[in-house]
Amino acid sequence: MGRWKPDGRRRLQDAALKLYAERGFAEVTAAAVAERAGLTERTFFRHFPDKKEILFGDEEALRDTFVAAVAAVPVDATPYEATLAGLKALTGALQPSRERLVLRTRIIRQSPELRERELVKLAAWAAALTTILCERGLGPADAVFAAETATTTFRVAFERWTAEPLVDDALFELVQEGFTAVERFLRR
Amino acid sequence: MGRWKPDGRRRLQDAALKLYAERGFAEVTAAAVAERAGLTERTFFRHFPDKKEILFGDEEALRDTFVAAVAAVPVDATPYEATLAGLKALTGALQPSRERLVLRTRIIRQSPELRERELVKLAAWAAALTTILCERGLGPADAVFAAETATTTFRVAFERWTAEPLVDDALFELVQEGFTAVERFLRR
DNA sequence: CGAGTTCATGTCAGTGACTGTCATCGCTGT
DNA sequence: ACAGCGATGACAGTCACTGACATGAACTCG
Repeated sequence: MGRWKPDGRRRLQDAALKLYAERGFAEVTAAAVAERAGLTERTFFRHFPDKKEILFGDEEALRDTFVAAVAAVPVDATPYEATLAGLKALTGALQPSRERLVLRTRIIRQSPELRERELVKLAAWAAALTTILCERGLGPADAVFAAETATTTFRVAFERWTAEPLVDDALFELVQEGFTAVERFLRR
Repeated sequence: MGRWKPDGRRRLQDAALKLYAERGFAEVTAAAVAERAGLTERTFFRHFPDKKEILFGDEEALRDTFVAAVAAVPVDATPYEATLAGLKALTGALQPSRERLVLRTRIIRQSPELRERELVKLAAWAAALTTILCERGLGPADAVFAAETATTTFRVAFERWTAEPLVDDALFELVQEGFTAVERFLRR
């Protein structure tokens, strides 16, 4: 065993989730999170660039999942089909962690600062999707609108899925309902 | 004339726009903005809750314009028609200020923090639109998807409109193109 | 006119987020 | 054994933001 207990990063994430949930994001100092994790404030900021980011540590891996799934779809599929395949993979990866995600979402909803950060994360997803759709031959402008629509729809579906009281529907179903709702809106 | 020069708030906004543009948002302290405006840091934070918000001072008035225009549409119009009327009014109000908006947008694009804030502002617009669409008889879930789609589309169109090099199209045209692009995406 | 009120601002002290820098010391490889 | 690496601690510093209180011109009311 090393000089320090292992998994400092994970311990910080767990401590943050607990403390933010108990006392609220604004009431918890970075030093308090670090202390709970048996580390110092300085180490907190070595692992995470700021107090918010600690709640979004898994985001990147999920984005890769999503992107990889879209990229795996045959090129002769439509952009919509490719996107839907990505969302299928993504929602599949999310489904088992619903409980933790609900807790995390409850924290995020209570803090405007965290909500800001969440929106930026989604914007990064949209940017990634835009790139892929372009590579698949969609025009740049169309790709942006498509990607933004897809991520926005996903976001709203995700919010419904994690809103309390919980609905029974699977996340992917909510996403599909979202797309049909958007289409209904635009047709009339 | 009062004890102080008038229009402190406006002077702060002008100073912030200039300094942020010159040196970049992160490099400018609130104290520096205040000093340029002939005021103290404390007064800066009396007018604006934080360093970012000073760039979004007119947002609320614009949102009211938008909301009022949507509300003014006869109730027998479709949600899409009502939304489009709101966007028509909004884009009309924006069109004359393009130059200033381009400068502001350039600043915002260079700072992740400011980008965060911008997205939250748009989210507030979506929430307002959701409320109105509900009042007009649209179901809650449909209203959310519709409102989010509309504001997202507007945002992307606005980004294109303020991107350099500037395009010739009017903002409202870009919004309409956006809606058709979204529809194309969803149909296939 | 004079006393009290308001209101935008100044002053000052404090907290907490974040950063730069250097020291520490188990572990790893030679 | 020795050298260097890498995660951490220690500490000082900057800056965003806040609370409390002071100031003085303008405004109000008798």
